[in-house]
Amino acid sequence: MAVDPKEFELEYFKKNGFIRQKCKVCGTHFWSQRISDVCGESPCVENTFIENTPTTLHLDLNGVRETFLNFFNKNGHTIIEPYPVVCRWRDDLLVTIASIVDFQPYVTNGELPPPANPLVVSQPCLRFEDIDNVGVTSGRHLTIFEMGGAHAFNYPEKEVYWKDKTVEYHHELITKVFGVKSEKISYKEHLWSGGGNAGPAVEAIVDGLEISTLVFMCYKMENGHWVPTIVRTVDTGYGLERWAWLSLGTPTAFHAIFGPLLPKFMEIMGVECENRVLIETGKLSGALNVENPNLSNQTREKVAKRLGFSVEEYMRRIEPFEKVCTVLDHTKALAFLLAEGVVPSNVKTGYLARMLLRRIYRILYEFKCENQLLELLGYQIDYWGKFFRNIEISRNEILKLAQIEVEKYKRTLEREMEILIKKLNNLRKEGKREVPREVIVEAYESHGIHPMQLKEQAMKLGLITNIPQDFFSSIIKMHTRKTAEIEEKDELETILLEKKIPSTEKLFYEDPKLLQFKAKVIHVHNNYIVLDRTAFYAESGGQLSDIGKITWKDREGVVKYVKKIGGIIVHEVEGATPPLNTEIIGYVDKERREQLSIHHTATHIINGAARKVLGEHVWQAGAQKDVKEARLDITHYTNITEEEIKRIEEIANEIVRKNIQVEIYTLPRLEAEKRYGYRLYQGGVVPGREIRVIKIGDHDVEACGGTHVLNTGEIGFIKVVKVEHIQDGVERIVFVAGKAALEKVQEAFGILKDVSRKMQIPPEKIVESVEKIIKENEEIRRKIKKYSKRLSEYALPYIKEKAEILSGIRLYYVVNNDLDESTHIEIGSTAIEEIQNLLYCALIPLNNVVQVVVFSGKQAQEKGISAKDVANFVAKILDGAAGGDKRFGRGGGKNIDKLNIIKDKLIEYLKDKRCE
RNA sequence: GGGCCGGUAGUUCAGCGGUAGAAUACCCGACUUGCACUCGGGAGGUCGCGGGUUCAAAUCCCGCCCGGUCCA
Repeated sequence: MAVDPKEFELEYFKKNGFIRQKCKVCGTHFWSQRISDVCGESPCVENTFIENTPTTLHLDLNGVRETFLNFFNKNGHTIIEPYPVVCRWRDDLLVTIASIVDFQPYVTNGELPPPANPLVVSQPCLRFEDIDNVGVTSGRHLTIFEMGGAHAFNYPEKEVYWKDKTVEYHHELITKVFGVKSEKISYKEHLWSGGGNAGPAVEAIVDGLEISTLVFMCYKMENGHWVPTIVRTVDTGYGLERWAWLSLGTPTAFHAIFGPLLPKFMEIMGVECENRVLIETGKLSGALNVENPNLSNQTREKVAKRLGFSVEEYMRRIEPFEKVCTVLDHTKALAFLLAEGVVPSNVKTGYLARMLLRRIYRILYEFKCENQLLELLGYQIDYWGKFFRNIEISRNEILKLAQIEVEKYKRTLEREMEILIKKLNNLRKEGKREVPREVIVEAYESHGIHPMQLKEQAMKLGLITNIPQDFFSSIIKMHTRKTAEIEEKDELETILLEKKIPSTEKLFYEDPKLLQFKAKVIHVHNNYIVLDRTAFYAESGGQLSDIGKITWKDREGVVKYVKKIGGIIVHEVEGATPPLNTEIIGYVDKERREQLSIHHTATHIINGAARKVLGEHVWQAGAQKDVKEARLDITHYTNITEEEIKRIEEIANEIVRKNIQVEIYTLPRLEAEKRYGYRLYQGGVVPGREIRVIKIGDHDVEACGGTHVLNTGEIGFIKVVKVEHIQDGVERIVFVAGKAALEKVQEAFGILKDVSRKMQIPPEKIVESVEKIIKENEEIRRKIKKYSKRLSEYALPYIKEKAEILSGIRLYYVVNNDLDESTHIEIGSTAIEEIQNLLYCALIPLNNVVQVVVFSGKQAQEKGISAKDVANFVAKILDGAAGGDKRFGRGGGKNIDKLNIIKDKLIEYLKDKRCE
């Protein structure tokens, strides 16, 4: 989609003398009051604000945040609290990457009203796609940053403000509040798109630095075309870190963001760097980008020249500093992630936390201070905890999760390093001098050993390692395979949408005990029917669907499955299907519903209990409630112990015995979030503007659409059946409740009784007895093995006697299955040692096949008799095949009918052989 | 969620269609004898689980489980 230039012809620009111009370097159009042939953004120009701030107000990040919020507040925007950095309210994103994410999709698509309109928020955001640039670009790239979002949501019936006012606010803040001269600012034309939305945008540039992006979201993608949206959203992103950097004019943004933490981290890591090196780097840092190595290298040369250094000398000075910055950024991001209960693991946000921690650890290791990782994390908590209360509150949780993860990483490194050393030693033995690329890739991908760590080890062993410049990007390319995701819409879904069938009235919410109801059929499609109202619960939230029957007149249909399509509930009916507009009576299977409800409420109770026993990092990672049993997956960093399970069981059953009322009520989404926090979203995303809250005393509160019991006492009893380790960071608790629990216990006792009766041993002696049996079994197995060996010795005289003498060789030929193949091998191999002119030939008929074992003694071999050939000869008669060598051959075939002619043919064959 | 690597003796691994191996630790013996070393012998395995192909599977194919790791 190309943007119509008209989109940018703002009244505000015209009235204030902004002129549209084109940058001769990058070709972008921009608006500025000053005539210039360049757009003003680095790398088209240098960063001129360094050591030469254009502002009259000088603030660090915390100051900028306050000023920004107050400015918009004074201009009619309501300040709202930032959302979490882990965006659990959406299933299409792992982390909050922009302030607008807080309001997508329900606010931006008009389904929900915003918490205020207009509003302003300073939203901590995480972004990982530029992680390799963090530290090397003087702070232009960060994994964690605050996006100042001033948002206005414009509805057809209610216009708040649009482009002109947005630019005006921005311009006023930067000029009147921060005191930048108006002509210093240029606004670059840009098209923004993301998350299925798009719109024109302007990027605000001051003295080389892009400080804000003002987006006017007004299109959405529909059937491959951009169409206007109903709600037009002002989506501004003020880069607060950059505003702070600009206003202080410090050599890097890290100075402005981290203040006293920067010198502290430098001291701990033992890093020093002259200011002039940082200043000269900062001026040109707009051209530094690891994804563009050519430009970066040129820029490095340029900076080195200005400083009067060789490139090597310059890099030696700047690189350690850059690593300090990376650590500063990463430890902050890690603290924010862990504060929200993210358990480091190998999936999703857990992986992001792990990656950050490992990067930090590796850098600190380089500076020999890896043991101070937790200390550094502590400083971040001290510093940011003052402004973000949850960081301070979660201090212990953050440090504990980090500590456990460090220990895990150390263990992994130790183990994997040993494997690597072995491999490197092998390379050396093979006479190689350089580590091949495959080995570097394998070490990194399969064993988590960073190329730098590999290089260090290889050097010790005298091997050269050349890490390709594009190593990481090539790995990423290997992984990214674009798969066109085409969501196939159900045929039924399409029809329901087209016919505009209304949402079904959900009787199971109004009265969870209602199991019999009257309703009218409003749509029929094959054996699927839609009613105007229903008490049948449709499968969702891990709770299985209800079943039952419907009757009308004198007819009856069985409801075997119920599903939800949007707000419409569809019943799959077997047997007779009622015609349209029939009045029916529905009967919900009572036992199943009760059991599912019991399991569902029990799941919430177990979840709360697990959180109490294991810690605040416990989140539901998945759940399924079946009739027979239920399971709950939770995030946790280590295997749950027997003791912990016992405590969870105890707490859960205590809640049951207290017979607490299960409160169910709906709240406006924002109200619910405000009252109970994002912990509500245990079961994942809950769409819609109203949230159904399930509250069990002060034990647990969750947003949930399932059916529940009225009082916890109805559950009767909860028993954990087993605990499984699903994946790193996720544990599964399988449990039973209510009647299913009774059945499970009865079943367990039944098994015990059966075993006891069969073994004729009292239950309490079973374990002891089984141990004995296992031991005896092992002994027997050993004996058989020993005996078959002995058998080969004892068999010798027998074989000598039975073997037929055929001019010079002796043939021992046997057809039966008294002995198995391995025994024949044992006997045969011993026999030919003793009787060197022996040809040992055993045919073992088994079910439908015959196995052939042939041994040929030394003398027999000399006479040209090869065991392999004999085996092959025999096997061919049996329509099979054989292999081996001249001493030992084995094979077989399927044609059992030929079994009786083999001996004659074999003797003939041997005669022929000796004629040769 | 996807990709890759791995699962064989107590341990570390080799074997990669045709009798399951090495090293190390273990047990016994010899030489020594303070220990170590050396030598000889022994014991130790449902080759992760389940299917399939084959006369024959640790080995090839498919599915699953477990461990590790990278990416989203």
